[in-house]
Amino acid sequence: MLHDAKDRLDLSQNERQILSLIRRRGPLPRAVLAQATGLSPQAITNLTRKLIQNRFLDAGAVVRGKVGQPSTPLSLAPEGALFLGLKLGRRLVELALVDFLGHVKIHRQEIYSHPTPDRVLSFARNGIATILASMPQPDRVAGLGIATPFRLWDWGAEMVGWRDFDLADHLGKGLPFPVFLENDASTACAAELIFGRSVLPRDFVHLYIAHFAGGGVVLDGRLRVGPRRNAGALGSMPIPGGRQLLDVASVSTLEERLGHPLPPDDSGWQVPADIEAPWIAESAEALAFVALSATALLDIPTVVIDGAVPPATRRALADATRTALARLPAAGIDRPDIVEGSLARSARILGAAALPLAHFFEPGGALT
Amino acid sequence: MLHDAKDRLDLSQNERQILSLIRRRGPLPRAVLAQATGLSPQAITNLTRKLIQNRFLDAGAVVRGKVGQPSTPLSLAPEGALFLGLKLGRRLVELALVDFLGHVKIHRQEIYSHPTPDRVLSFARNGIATILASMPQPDRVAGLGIATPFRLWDWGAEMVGWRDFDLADHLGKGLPFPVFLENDASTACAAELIFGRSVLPRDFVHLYIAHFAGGGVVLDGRLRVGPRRNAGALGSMPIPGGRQLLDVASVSTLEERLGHPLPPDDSGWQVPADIEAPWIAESAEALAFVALSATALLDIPTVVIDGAVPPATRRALADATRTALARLPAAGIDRPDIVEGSLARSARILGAAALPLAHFFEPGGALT
DNA sequence: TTGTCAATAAATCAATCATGTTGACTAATG
DNA sequence: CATTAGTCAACATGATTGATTTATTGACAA
Repeated sequence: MLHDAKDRLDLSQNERQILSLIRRRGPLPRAVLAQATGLSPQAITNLTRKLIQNRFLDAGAVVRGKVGQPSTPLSLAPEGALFLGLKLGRRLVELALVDFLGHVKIHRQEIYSHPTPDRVLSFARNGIATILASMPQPDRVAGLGIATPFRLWDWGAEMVGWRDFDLADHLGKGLPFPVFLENDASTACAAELIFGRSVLPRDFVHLYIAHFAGGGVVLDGRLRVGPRRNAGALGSMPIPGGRQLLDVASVSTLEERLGHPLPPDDSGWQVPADIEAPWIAESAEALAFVALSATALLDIPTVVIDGAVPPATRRALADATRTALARLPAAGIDRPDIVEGSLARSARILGAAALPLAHFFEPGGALT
Repeated sequence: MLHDAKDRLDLSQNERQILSLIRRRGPLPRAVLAQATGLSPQAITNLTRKLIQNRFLDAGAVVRGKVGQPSTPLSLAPEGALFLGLKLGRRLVELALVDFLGHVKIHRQEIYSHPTPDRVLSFARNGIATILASMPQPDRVAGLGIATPFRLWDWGAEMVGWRDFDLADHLGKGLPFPVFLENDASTACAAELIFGRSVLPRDFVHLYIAHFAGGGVVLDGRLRVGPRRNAGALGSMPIPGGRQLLDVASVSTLEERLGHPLPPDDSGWQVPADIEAPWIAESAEALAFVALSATALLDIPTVVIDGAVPPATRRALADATRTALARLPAAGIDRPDIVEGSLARSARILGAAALPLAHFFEPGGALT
């Protein structure tokens, strides 16, 4: 029997585990799912039947060539569910419609000198209405995720309007699906966890270098947000010299050295090496310190470095961090691997869309 | 129907949740358990019936005085299960039999100049045999936990015998119950989590100052040990000045300042204020730095400070850490509360006994 | 003061449902 | 024909639901 639109999104833990496994490992036949989940083949038959009926999974072409009955790999249905992501930045607001596989289907953006609640609200409302109107099946949208820096009002007098403004609450009214909101650096981490191309362990720390530096923490395959939604505030980590990470390793400090702002969108940048190199060196010192702190505290094997920076800059940051890490004292612990992220600029908005995805489709809701 | 000794320890998640709730909040009537667990009253009736039959819970005297049928609070049965704890130290090895409520029923110890595998093994084997022989129901012992510093062989040439020696494995042979082993600072944290008198949130970091400094991390009410069993290695946290926490905030550095070792057992100590005070001040700086790092990373609201030190010293350390914390930059995060632990010297051996307890009786096994 | 009864809360009984397992079976292949 | 994927039917476990029982307080009338 087919479920109505409500029940369709009400998945059991085992259904979520199946989808999560296929998301990470690619199309899998039922026998492998049984092995990986520890469930009986019969249970997998029943669960996948329901998931296929509800159009979350597609049965692929049977695979022949091995001894025994051929297997039919099951893959995620791209249109199984769709998600909206809204990313709020200092100079740019973006809205995207993302499919079940993490592909951006529609994208719109707007540049401003600084964001105001009204402006963001009307951009989002118009954009969402337009997107929904253009879709054949708007009820396939499971939710909206918002990625935003926290404490916007600390940016200056013109931003006080954000102080007591609850964007998620305002946008939620009138929308037929739930709204989620997280720190933009946390969503970047969520995106790497859910849509990332790199093979990552179940536990990692994610450092994201944008105008500010921030981060996220993944433990046991789940993004940790903490009791006050402020976990992964890696920019606030104390570092030697009475400073914090964001005082050193952020694009804002590079802009200060440079004397002018860098472009807010994806057009890349050219920064003279004699300015970028010392910024990278100093940032890497701080990043290595933070990476080592995280490892001592949590036994983290891998630290991911990503950011809204050109690929070459990210590469240089990761390399320099590895070097700096080797110089820090690490008695009693193993230094973590430093790995580059795979999503760069798009991490935050993809992560925004990943918030409703995780809520409905990942085991445990993936965020506490 | 009564279960045999095997099945008796095989508790479902919901049974564990009931025991865990009663352990933390004291005796509770069934109606409160239903409310707190979200289970139906009927389910609670069935589950508690089984727990009472298996002697893990006792029904108390009915409580009258309120409108409606009187309630019968259920409390933990002290002899519901018993646990052995073995604590290995630099100068002292201890063995304890601990009951379901965390009370030490039998305790024995032995002093040495340094521990050797043979000596520890024979102390433990003799002690366990003697204890079991003296008990009316030795089958009530659910397991043995071992608390030990890691990397004993780094202490000096006379300790190389520990290098490839698996204490848990050797002791486990011939014992009719499982053996668990963790870092001693982690067990101190586990003890505070499970037996501690303080009311603590579901997330906290625990700093334990003994000959070395170490710690533990509790997230969502569970001790985190990490993929390589090395989480909470807080002594290895980097601090400013190219050092690590254990270079500053440990009893070994106090002994260096003092010029002679302090007594290994519970006899307390007298350290001249002009030596202790600067040690406390410098340690507190480092502890505050580490506490703030943990908060930025994990959104930890509370940091517990405990140690194998006299109460006055612990108090002074906590006070000084609060002061130091207030001076550190904390943009974007809330400084954590600094709380004193409640178990001091006994934390590690109680935590050792808590390892099998957590394995059999806490939700999720309480250690990954 | 005492007897009666409605309201309330705790706890259980019996029936049912959801979701898994087990063991026998079928299907398709090298 | 051994091997592997997958399904069918019967059953087991562990929860929920709704009706029911029990024990009490507190109000009110005799």
